[in-house]
Amino acid sequence: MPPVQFWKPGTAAPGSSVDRASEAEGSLAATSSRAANLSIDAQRQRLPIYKHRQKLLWCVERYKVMIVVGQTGCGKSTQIPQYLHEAGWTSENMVVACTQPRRVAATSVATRVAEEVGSVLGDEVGYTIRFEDLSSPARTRIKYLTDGMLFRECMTDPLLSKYSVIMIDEAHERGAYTDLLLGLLKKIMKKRPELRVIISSATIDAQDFLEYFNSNADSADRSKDDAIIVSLEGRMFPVEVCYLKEPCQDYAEAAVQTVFDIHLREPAGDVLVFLTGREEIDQVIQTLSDRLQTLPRGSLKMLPLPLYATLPPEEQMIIFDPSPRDTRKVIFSTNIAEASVTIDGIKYVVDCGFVKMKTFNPRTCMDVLTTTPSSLASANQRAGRAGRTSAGKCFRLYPASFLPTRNRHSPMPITTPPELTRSDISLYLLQLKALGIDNLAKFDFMSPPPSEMMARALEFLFCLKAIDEEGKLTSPFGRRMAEVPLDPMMAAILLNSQELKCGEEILTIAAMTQNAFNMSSGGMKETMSDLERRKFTAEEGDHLTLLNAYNAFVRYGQKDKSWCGNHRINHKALSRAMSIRKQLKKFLDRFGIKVESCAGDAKRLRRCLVSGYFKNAARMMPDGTFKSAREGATLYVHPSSVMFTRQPSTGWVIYHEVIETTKSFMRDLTVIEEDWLVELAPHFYTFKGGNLKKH
DNA sequence: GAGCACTGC
Repeated sequence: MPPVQFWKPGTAAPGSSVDRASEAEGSLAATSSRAANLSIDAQRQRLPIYKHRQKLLWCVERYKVMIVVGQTGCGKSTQIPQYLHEAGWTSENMVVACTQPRRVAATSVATRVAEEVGSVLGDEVGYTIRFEDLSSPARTRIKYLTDGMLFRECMTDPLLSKYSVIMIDEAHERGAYTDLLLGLLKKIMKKRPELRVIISSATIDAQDFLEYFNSNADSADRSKDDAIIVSLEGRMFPVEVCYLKEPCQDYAEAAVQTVFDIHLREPAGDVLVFLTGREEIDQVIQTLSDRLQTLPRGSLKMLPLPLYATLPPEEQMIIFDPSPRDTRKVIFSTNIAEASVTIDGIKYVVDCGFVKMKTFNPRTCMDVLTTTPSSLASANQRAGRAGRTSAGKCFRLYPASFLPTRNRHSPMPITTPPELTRSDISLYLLQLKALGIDNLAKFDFMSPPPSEMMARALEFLFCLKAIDEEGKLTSPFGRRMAEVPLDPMMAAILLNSQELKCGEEILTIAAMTQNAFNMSSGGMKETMSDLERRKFTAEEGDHLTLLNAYNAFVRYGQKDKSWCGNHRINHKALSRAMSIRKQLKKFLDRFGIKVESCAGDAKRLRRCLVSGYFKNAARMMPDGTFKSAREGATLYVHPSSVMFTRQPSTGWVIYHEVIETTKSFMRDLTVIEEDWLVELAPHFYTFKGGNLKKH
């Protein structure tokens, strides 16, 4: 077969520059490669970022907000907090905070920095993530934490008064809590002019952050600006970017072809291929493997490997094994390799130009998971993965003319839409209300969520009785809902469990629905439908099945990994469920909510579930499909549900969520009775002429 | 009859 035709732009095309990447991993890489006989201080001074130390400190003095643009491994997240610490920003018991979007990043950066500072982790340098607080209120001066954790701290300390500087790392990812924090920080800075904020971002959106933070300043007078951009030039290895000459019909086929071309024409070095999902990856690896025997005799061998989040951890680790002799590793990955997982030694990147993204449709109240063109920012990030250890090459499986510019419209966006503009935001609005922000229309979102999403979310919070007619948080119900780390529906169910006397069981169900999808251990094929054969199945549906599985685990599996294996129970996921349950129980204790057992009365449990899930009700049709009570949309049972192979005796179910992929699939179902809907949610449903109606 | 991108409290 002829090689795929690529075009190399003569001049630097937009997108050929390589931006940042997650720095946490970069710092860890530095740990292994550093010269053993250099003192820690000497090593730190050799980092390229050290040249910018004075400039950085000066900008923090002069400006309220500093936007730092820098590349992978330049030491932003490890060095800047230390510079601030050394320069006195942590005197008088003040703390420098640095947020990370992911737990592993927070712990690994903190570990590295503690080592550099010469502190025991949890002393001068510490971290806080859910379930793990390795920090000391009296002694910790540099604190790493997940952005969600810092957001939560606002509930007890609305001005974040113990922090002198707050650094928001990886802000360009625009996660929900990052955006919420940006809005809060902007508000806090008005009341605390001495507070300093550092935003670490990618070149592509630094200007957006600048405009956001300078929007209140006098635009004619730059000397009054609050914010400034600081670029830490430190170059990475160059990455040469190539594009297809013509658009391709089938990027999976083009990816296989390109991998073969690289393998036969390019010097040694591993390949990272970005695709969109598990099924696609497995299929491409199959196609590639089938063609391996067409390789000329004596050529380098090829080792294709998959990488996606639902792959069991042991199989994920295989990608880090060094390539066998005379073998080229080719890793086929989802977006997980874009920021969360860093693989060293990648010299070639193949980018299909697409990504699977979840967007919330406020009209149908459904999440839609679709394959869409990935952004230019994401393309830059993917390309950067080829230049971590040496110069690399990136092959984009689309023509250069597809790239967006300020003037050229393209299906490919410049940046990925922020999470807050494409999610069900009821949880976030509830939490903002709990922070005393009643007028959400006036909250300064960097990217305001569409007004229909705001309206839907508020309407829903009202139906759950979290807010009143005026939009004020109800007390104590709404306030407590906001405090519990659960989605609003499950939070309401948990709080309602006192009245229905089933707290023991609801605690377990709430903990299990948080990570139910990772329950099985044998890869994706083993899901709820497999559990069914493992004796945990409850006729009443998935929630009770989860309860049975948890109870069996506590009794037999907790200390017996072979029992877990035999029963297809993921030990890690269930242990996590135990932690979540314990944490939730503490909230109920603090609220003074009595936790009782329903003592086997499943009806009470199911009624309690209806008290929160009432919005998500569906009725079975004669053809076996379901119709939603709310919109009359056609729904299907997800194959991972125990209800996939049975029919609800009453004809009615409630479900945790719908996700639209090839069809609209309901996940986590429980069989209910129609009457309960009217009885437990009279504000939402009535009977009219013998039929259930939504108000 | 047949399927989930990735995080986080």
